[in-house]
Amino acid sequence: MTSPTNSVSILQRITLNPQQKEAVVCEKWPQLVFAGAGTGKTRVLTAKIAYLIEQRRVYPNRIFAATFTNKAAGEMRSRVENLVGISCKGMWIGTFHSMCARILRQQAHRIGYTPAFTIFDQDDQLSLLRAVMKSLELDERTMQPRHALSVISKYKNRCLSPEDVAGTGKSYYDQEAIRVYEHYQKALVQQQAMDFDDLIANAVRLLRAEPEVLQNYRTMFEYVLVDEYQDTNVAQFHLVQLLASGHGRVFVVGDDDQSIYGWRGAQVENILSFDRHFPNTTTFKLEENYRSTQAVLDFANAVIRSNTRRAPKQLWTGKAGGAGVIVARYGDDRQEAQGVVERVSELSRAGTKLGDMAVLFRTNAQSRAFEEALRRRNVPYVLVGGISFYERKEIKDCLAYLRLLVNPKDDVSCDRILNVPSRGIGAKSRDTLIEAARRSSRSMLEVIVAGDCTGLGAKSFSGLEELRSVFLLMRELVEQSRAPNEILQEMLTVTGYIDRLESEESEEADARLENINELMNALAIWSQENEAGGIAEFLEEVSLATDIDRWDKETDSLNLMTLHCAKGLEFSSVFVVGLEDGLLPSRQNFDDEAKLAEECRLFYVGATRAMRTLECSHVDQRWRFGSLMPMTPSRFLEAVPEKLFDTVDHTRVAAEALPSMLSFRPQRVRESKSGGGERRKIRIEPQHDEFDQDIVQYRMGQHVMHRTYGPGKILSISGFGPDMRLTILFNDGTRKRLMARFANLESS
DNA sequence: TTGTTTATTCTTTTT
DNA sequence: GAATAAACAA
Repeated sequence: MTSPTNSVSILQRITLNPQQKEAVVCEKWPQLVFAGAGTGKTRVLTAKIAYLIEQRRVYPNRIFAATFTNKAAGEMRSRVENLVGISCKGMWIGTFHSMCARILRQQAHRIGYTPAFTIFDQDDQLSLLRAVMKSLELDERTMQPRHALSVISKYKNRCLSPEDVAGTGKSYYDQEAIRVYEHYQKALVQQQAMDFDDLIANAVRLLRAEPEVLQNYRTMFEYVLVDEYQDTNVAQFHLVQLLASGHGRVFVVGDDDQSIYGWRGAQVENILSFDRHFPNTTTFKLEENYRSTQAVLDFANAVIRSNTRRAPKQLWTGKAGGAGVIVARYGDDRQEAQGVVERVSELSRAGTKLGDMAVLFRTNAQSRAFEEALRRRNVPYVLVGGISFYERKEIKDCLAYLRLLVNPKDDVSCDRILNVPSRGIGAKSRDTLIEAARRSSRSMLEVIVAGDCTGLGAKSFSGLEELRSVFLLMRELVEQSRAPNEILQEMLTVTGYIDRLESEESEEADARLENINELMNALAIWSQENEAGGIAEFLEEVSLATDIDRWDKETDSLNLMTLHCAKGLEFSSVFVVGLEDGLLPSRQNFDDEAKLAEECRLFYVGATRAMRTLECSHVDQRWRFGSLMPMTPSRFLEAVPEKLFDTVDHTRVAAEALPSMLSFRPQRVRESKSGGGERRKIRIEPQHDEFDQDIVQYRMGQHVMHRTYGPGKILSISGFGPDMRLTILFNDGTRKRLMARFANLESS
């Protein structure tokens, strides 16, 4: 530890207001801090940890601190280190998920896992669930895999195992869902894999089942701190309780007004009734906002005011005045993007850095219009979130090979790369392999490596042999302790993955190659920085990485992200866009009051990100599902008193100045399947005229022109109306049978 | 068995 | 309009 320091030193090195200071030095546990937006929540948490280490002589490795993202954890660790001047390497600070994964790897054998277990992301979960449903002969149309997954997730978030919920299904559907859960869970264990929810649920299960393990961690973690407590779910609450209720030294920080993860199982009740679960809690309230101007804060307060069921609080700021909040109206989403980019340029010219500005939206899909507008104007930007790097096909393929190297039981990964790049193993051979694995209770890769799968065609057999040799080679390279990036490189060469992409010579393939290169670089850098780190550790980091983790505010580019992603961040200027009913609030949450309230808080979170200027916008019509939909301003805007913002109407100006922007597209009329079928039943005689208003009339022998096949002659016509098929002999001698509706033929 | 074309569905939000 | 599933031609 450091040399003795005098009792006020830590408090001298960090500026705290009286309330913050009280929370930091308080010795009466447990402690709860209600910290409104911008009131210095992170500052208090950091100071608290530093105070514990320096003043209370707590060893860093005795502290368990859960944050919402890895990035927040990393920042907090280095801030604490700066404050106390010693390394805090041993401190447990990270997301619940990453720390649970760490505990579970240490104790894996106790719950039927090896330490090398794989972590499944949503994509993997879905693949596994599909496989499970297939083996149960459940039709995906009767039970949507995604829905089943959300049901399972809800159970896991409440720490309910399949056994716990067995027999509780009210409807047939519920019972089937429980049956799927049971088999899904079995499959996870069989493949030595855990999904995100398992990381928490299994940690709780472990601590409950093994008293001496629990006792170990309880004595180890003398202090338990939790950031963003309003976003914890039941399982996380249980974990905190298990670790901390013995000694009661628990310190949580949060803001019920910023609870925006209810859909993921988070319970605001956790923070609202904290003192019920942790008796004799000392509660603090931070209400002085250091971030925003009075104008921004007044607006934000008005947004949240209508929400019921919140702990009473009133944020105030010393930053009187400030630019008024603007609410802009645009004709459509393209104009909105254009208008916002215009404003961004103005602010940029006036001295605000691009990196200090952000465009915040409800859905990822909204980013497109902005990206296009920004690219047109050559404004540098970063898009945070969306399809992350590690979710790209080519990257997931590479990772699947690596995952299999670490955990050969991972059938989801094996299934993924079985025929990637294609090596002649089709659906049939795949089923044969799966069946062989099932019969001998081995994993797919184990069967492949053993090379004893029978009943395959020659082509598939040699394909499997090829795959087998790839893995034998990779394992040999691991034996020789070759660098992980070299092993990946070797795999990509041997399998011909690189060759395939190179010979494709398309822009897309080039982008893929570039991504793969980037992955190899990341792997190389990573293995250099983490001497002890093997492939397994790299994979863990990758699967628990968040989008925001890779975000760097220092690069001076305009930030585009979802409202969810923006939580915890602040920007000088903020644009909250797409403020329309159906989008914010989302239409899917219209009928549920609690969900609607969460949408409102989402808007509040967005508004409170702004330090100096806040501009909101909504449009009259928006492109959705490929067609232009009329939109009305968000009900949350209507609830804000008009004196708190200035309205700017861009619709008329835009219509005159940008006639080309009003792109008119003919609405495509779609023939519904059932509609077509009914008509056919009614009509006994072929009567083309009713259908053929927009379909060209054809006759046998007619000469026609096809867009890709060129000129040809109609040989025969079958079916009628929307089902009409034409057999055409093209001039190059090929004969094709085409649907008249889609053939797009011209008479010639 | 494979690539291509066609049909359908879909959008919240993410550890 | 894009991603994905199904259907089809080769």
